[in-house]
Amino acid sequence: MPATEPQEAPLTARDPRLAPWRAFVRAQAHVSRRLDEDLRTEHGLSLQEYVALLILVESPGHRLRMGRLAESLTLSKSGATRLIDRLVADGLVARVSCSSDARGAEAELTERGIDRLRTAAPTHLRGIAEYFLSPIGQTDLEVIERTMGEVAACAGGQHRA
Amino acid sequence: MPATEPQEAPLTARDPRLAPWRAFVRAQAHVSRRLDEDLRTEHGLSLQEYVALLILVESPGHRLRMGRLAESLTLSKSGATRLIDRLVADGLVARVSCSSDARGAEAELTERGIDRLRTAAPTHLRGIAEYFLSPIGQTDLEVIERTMGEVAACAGGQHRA
DNA sequence: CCCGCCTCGTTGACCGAGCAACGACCTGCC
DNA sequence: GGCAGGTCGTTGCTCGGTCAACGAGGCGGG
Repeated sequence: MPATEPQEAPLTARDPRLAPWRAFVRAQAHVSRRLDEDLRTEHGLSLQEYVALLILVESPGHRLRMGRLAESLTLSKSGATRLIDRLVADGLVARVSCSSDARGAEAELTERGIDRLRTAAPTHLRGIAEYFLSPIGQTDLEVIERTMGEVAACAGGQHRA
Repeated sequence: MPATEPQEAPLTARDPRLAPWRAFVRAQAHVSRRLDEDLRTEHGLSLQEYVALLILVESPGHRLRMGRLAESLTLSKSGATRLIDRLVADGLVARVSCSSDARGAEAELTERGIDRLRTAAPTHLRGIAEYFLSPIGQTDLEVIERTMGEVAACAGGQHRA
């Protein structure tokens, strides 16, 4: 029976170490909401859809396996399937069967998809500049890029050792 | 014809200025997923539910108006309603009508809610330390807190001026 | 007083994402 | 060659979220 409560983790949630985390979460929520909003109203694309097109246009041959796409989008496989469903319905992407693996499918950007991405890009880039880059100084940006890379690696890697 | 390119929007999506943004997005996605996962498996709470309890426990009288709660959670009003619905169903929160405004409702933490929060807190704090704080040095944390605060203020404030 | 207008929270319809189960296919071992 | 076990993508179900519409209640001018 601990006479002295071992207050291991500081039970009070007001721990000041949490301040960076809280600021981080709030920033991400607000910026993502803005970017999504802007893309929807100006181009009829969700942020996820835009990012999917972006990933495809950066891939060799403008094509990518579904699994890879899901991974890049930080999305489940079914999530990727349905996202591509929508883009196919809009004519921005085509589904092609994989040459080297008959059970695989690839998403391929159509001409319309490329055009749509091209017209939407300025909106997205402006948003990132306005909401994210502009309030941060250049040297701080380097710190963020480095630390966020480490965080992603740390949290993204092994699944509960 | 601008002799000095005013760093207009560079149409290419491979703009290296995007690297910090991309790292940031990936980091947030991975860390949030981990925190959510841990809370669900160990305490049957989603991250949002946990944060709601946390906000309530930090409020005077452990009570808060629905609108305020929605705002703090970066959630729509209906989203807050349904989140509180779940917590009420679990007996962690009670709905009380606001004394000063008859159309208002307040969420109030129950004893069970406080207990649940107390038992879940170590999991959450451990997660933040492991996935977010530990890969970042102390001085970098200060940079992040400051810059993220500015980003949140910039993106969260005025709605499309 | 009461009537128009606003704000607060809830509800209905819908949407996007996750998980588990599935069928199709690849791979290796006999 | 054929079968066992794994991998790939899709599908059913459910959950958690938004938006639009609503009813109840506050607030101020005539």
